[in-house]
Amino acid sequence: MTPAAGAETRPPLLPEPATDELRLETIMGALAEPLRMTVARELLVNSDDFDHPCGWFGFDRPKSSLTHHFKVLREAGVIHQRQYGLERRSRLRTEDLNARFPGLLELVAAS
Amino acid sequence: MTPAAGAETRPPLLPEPATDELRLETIMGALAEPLRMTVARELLVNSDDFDHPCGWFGFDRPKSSLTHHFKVLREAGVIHQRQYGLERRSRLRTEDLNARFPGLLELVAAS
DNA sequence: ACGAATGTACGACTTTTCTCGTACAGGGCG
DNA sequence: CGCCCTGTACGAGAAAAGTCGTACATTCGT
Repeated sequence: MTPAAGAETRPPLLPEPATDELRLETIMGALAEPLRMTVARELLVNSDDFDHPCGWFGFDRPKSSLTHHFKVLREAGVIHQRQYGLERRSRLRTEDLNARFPGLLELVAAS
Repeated sequence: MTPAAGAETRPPLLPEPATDELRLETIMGALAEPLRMTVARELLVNSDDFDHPCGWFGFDRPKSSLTHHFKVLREAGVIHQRQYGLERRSRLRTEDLNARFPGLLELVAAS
């Protein structure tokens, strides 16, 4: 089926762990790296309900390094990623994280 | 001065970061390791206000490995350690952690 | 169709972390 | 004193994580 006219047709999610597969140790390992913690905090604090390409964060690092860190965050279950045209945009898994680990995001925001 | 009779004379704390030096990234890095997460959770859940020697946890690992993991926890600020005779006993830094990162220990307990 | 832009894939190198054997320190007890 | 016990210190090897250059894939705009 083609999507109905007017339907929100966002690109599919890249592979990621299901909500019930999230493990606190893995998530903490992902957030233990300063750049990745910054990504999570930026997405949380500036949570304007948009997905952001990784250039949006303004990190002065080689692209291949950024690819690596965003992949770690996605595979740990901290962010969703979707391919929008040539951009791969990231969004915090706010609802999943709040459901499984209530208080975690408040911690990230406050740090 | 010698301590007054009846005073609680516990051995001094081993070197550890001050409360205001605690960093969330470092603590998460420490708790990202399953054995270390278990130590924190055991100390939290069985919080009987006693300090526990590392043999108390019953890990089947070489002693030098355990020394390493307890040191990582102490240097991250997750636990205090004191030397009681020939035992080095550990205690969760509950108050410090609750003060700096409210919600963190609830997260550890719930996981 | 061409070039510019975003970002991946791969691989090599470096750095950090983990693991654990061995040797040793120091207290408690016979 | 001699022995056991808890645990450290040191160091070497293995494994994991981080870093980043280069080449490539895809898409958008002209």
